[in-house]
Amino acid sequence: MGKLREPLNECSLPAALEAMGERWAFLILRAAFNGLHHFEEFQSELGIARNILANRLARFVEHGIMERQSLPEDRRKIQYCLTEKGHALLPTMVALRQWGERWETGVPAFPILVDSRDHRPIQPIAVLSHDGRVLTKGDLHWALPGDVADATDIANAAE
Amino acid sequence: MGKLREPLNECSLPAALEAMGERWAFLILRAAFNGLHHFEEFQSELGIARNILANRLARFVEHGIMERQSLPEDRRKIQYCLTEKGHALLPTMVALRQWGERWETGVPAFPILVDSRDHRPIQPIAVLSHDGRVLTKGDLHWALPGDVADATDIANAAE
DNA sequence: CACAATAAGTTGCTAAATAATACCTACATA
DNA sequence: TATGTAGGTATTATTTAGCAACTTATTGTG
Repeated sequence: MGKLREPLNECSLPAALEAMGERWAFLILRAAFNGLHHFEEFQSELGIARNILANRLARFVEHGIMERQSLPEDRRKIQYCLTEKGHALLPTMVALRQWGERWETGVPAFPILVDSRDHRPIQPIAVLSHDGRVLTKGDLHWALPGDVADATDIANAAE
Repeated sequence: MGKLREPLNECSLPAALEAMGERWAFLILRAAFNGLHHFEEFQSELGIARNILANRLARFVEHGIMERQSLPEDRRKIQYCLTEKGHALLPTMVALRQWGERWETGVPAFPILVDSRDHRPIQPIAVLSHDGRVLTKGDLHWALPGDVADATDIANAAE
């Protein structure tokens, strides 16, 4: 994939893309979030080529995004389960899906994701300030170590 | 890329990936968010092959993610600017970056993204309920049209 | 004006990733 | 034992990525 220059400005995006930048990654992940666990389930749901699927699942396991275990009651069956690290990709996936809904397909797209407690739709994913304001590009700033305020700073400033 | 089966469960993720699933897409986007506007800037910052960069920029323009305009003061120069649609990818990109920070590189990774108003770090990107609770996989539910509550329903239920 | 330099690509070729399909192996079930 | 199932590999073809050299339009310089 090539090397990035400018080490200073390097963030963890390239590292994240190492795992998730592959073509089918997000779709397999979505299927896993929807409760699929087995090779044949992924294969028939997504229509992905078997060798590619095998390769992706192996990579997810390598990266600790999924866990692979063969079931004792039927030792042919292998279960692929999302790990904590895998589950942590939910906000990213929902953000990408919401963007697609708003800007690509245009439609609200059912089934829709709702809070299971009250069945009300979730909020749009957003970048939020510490006190919950929605921030856009203009409200953001890249800060170096010395330049970051924390709760203590704010308390001190108020004295 | 192959066709998905199960039309019912199809969401806009595939549509989003049509634009963003390409190998360099997020890195070019990040560079654009960091203020880069020109072909040679992207090329030397990222070290991407020129033909691939040309191809990706053209695709971004096709998809309405960037706008291409030649500058009147130097007609050799072409400016690539993020559109509103492009800017709307910020939460997705930040979510992916934060995931990489937490689970891949491990480090907090400077420069860090802060609110330009008070220089305090932004919140982790999360899936939030209508009233701001953080939701994880277990708290979520896929709902079909009839199954979605809205503010009106809640008000009625309270009467 | 001639000439070098710059910006934004394009072209031709090689290497790597992806895809389609057939095959394989360990179980399980009748 | 025969038959089917789950989870893969192996083989081959196609697509995409990557490198380096070239092109075209413009601009700045002596």
